Amino acid sequence: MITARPRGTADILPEEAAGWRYVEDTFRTICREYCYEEIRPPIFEHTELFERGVGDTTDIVEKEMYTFRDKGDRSITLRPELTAPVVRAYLENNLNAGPQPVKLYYTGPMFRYDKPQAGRFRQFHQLGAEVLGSPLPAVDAELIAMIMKFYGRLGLKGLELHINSVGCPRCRSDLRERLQQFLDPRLSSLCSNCRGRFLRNPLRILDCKEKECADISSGAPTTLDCLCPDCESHFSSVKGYLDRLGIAYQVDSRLVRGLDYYTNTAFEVMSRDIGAQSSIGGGGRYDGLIEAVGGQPTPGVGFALGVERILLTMKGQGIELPGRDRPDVFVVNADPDTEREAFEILFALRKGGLSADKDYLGRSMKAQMKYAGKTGCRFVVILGGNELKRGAAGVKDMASGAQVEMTLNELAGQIKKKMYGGE
RNA sequence: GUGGAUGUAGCUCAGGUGGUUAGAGUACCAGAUUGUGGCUCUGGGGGCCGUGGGUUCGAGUCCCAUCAUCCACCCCA
Repeated sequence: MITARPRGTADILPEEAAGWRYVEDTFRTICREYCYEEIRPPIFEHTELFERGVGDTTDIVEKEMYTFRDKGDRSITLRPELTAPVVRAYLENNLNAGPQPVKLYYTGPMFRYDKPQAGRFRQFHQLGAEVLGSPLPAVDAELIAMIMKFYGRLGLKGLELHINSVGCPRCRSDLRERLQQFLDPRLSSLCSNCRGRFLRNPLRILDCKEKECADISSGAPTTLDCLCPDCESHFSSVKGYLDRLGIAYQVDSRLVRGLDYYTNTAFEVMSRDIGAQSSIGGGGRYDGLIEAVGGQPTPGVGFALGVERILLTMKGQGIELPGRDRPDVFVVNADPDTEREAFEILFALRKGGLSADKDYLGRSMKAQMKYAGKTGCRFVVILGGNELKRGAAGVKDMASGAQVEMTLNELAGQIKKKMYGGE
């Protein structure tokens, strides 16, 4: 072998790919029901889009981006998330000039240079949605409802929905001041990481997991203590919609999203079944982002869900996923001299609307039968010299073992009747 | 980026204190069955023992380094 796959990547083999397809299809169906349309931005973007659109004090931009210079000496970055690219596409294609709001969804790979562990990869996959152009709290609630509906449809149980409001820039500068006042005398007890955050981004100290920091900040003012009347009313309105839909949540004032342009609502869904990387989806409102990327001030909300973590949770909860596809029919020919006829009949079956395969290794009849059994096919069509002369073939039901004779020109129709048509 | 555990057939794993041609189960292929899968039996192919150094008469086994995987911290999906 020349080389192994790069660290933190995975080969999704046919068996698992079926489960992926199922999860993605379920998501697409929900998106259609909620009237979100698909968008497919590129896999890579100019680096400055993420520097400005994600925030250059975030871990993503500081140390996790796959960045390189292309042959035209442009700085290019493999997308670590898709909110900023979607906003860029919205502006670049003048979607802001059409009917508002614009409701979009996406699926696909993202790239972050992290150290891999359970539920964390360097290439991972997200399902996401964004609503651009509406400031109303009902949209926040719709997105959250959509996520919970999706998880429910997959059969996931016992998930925790955490929500919080981080307010607007005015609330945050208020909080920032109060936090710094509160923390200043205790600064020496904080972890080194948080001492660094004290000036740059004190909000992040709130969700530091170090015991010392958590103890100290447990008495600190939180985002909710500093909401202005507008933000306060936005937050209670979101909660009201969720209550009305019967969606359970817990308010978590320590939930602070790492991205710089988040405003008001922040939410995260946690799974207990997949180890330390317990977040299987999250999102929030980002009314400051579009302006930061260069557009007119425009409100936005969105979420992203991790496909790998969803699949891990499903596995952990013992939820069955579809396996690989099985052929309807496998053509076995008993006599090597009739291989041409077998080939023709194979294509006739396919033309008749069945998924069909045959042996391509010139195997003995017994070996063909054995192989047919391994493909999991529902029927085997057996071609022998004697029946062929009469224009007929044997059709064996692999589950029951029962075999009947059918004329060649009605093979596909008769088999379909056996599959779908009662008897 | 920091720390811990683990690397032996495709897969799951054996291989006391270094000592001949490195084993099992399973999977794969073939035969037993001259035109019929699953069960059973028999046989067969398949190993740079993660990689590179070192110690030794001799290393799968001991030492060092390196890479990879898993797990945790950090962060997030």
